[in-house]
Amino acid sequence: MDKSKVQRLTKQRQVILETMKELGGHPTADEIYVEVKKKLPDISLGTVYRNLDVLSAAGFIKKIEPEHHQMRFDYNLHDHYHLTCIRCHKIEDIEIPTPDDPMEVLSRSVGSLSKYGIFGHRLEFFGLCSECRKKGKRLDDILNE
Amino acid sequence: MDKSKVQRLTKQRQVILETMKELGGHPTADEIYVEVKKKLPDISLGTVYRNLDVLSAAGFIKKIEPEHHQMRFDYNLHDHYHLTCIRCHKIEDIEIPTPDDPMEVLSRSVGSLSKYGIFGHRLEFFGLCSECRKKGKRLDDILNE
DNA sequence: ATTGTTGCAAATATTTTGCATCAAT
DNA sequence: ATTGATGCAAAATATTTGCAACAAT
Repeated sequence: MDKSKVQRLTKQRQVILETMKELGGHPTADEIYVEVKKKLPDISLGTVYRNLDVLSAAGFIKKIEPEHHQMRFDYNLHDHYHLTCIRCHKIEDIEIPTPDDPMEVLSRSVGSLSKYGIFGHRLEFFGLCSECRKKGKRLDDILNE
Repeated sequence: MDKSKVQRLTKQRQVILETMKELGGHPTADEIYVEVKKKLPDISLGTVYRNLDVLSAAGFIKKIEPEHHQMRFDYNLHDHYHLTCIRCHKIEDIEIPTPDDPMEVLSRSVGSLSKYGIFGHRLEFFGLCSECRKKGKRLDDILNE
């Protein structure tokens, strides 16, 4: 990664990195801000946002951003995958013929089935963590919360 | 789906559904609002949001929402998948041993490797659509836009 | 001196909510 | 009459940005 992009490793940036290392997990900008503020009480939220950007562009950390920022709505109720353009953020539908293909094949089929150049995908699993499962509610109740 | 949840299929709701059918694709609330307003000039954006919610809860349409609304940042640069709790929205890391497993096996491994009950996943491919590819810029340029 | 960085506040963008009014049963 | 739905405006949330002051080379 191009760590040279960070021209000055200021106190603020050092503390942000150090704090993220301590925190672990996947903190939000705000969570990082609260922790960093304990060490640098004068830091502003804007600086945290700016530096998280700079540090991830330089490869020190990774930004996990939502695929799309706005909610979208789909009239098509059939099972299908979505294909997102990394430039214009358009979402297209893609039907995958064989549902049990390995990931690699999947990626390749998506590439040839669509007219996209595929750079990557995001695979995210959804479930209930052990703590939430212990609460033992029914799925309906959870989804209606 | 429980379409009985929609107690009254008001004019506004009818027009929203009709418009979404015409529009196709994956419009945002605002895009839907603009189109619907042509037919019902007095409708408000709040009503559109409220009804998109109601209609998707009832199964008439599908809501494509970002997995998480806030940006998150990761100090861990190693390749790993994310596992999101549908209740508390916590994100945990999961290392997948064999990278060429079919999706089904993947889901099962994630279930047994973690302590999550897996309800589903979201697989989203990223690429450049044909129009954007035609513009023929280098990936670097695109990512820096 | 020049350029990068900061803190602050204001702006932006998206979505949600309170409330009085209106509509439907 | 009661309950649900609407329009409007204000609020809430998350993020970005303009700007003057400050820091580093």
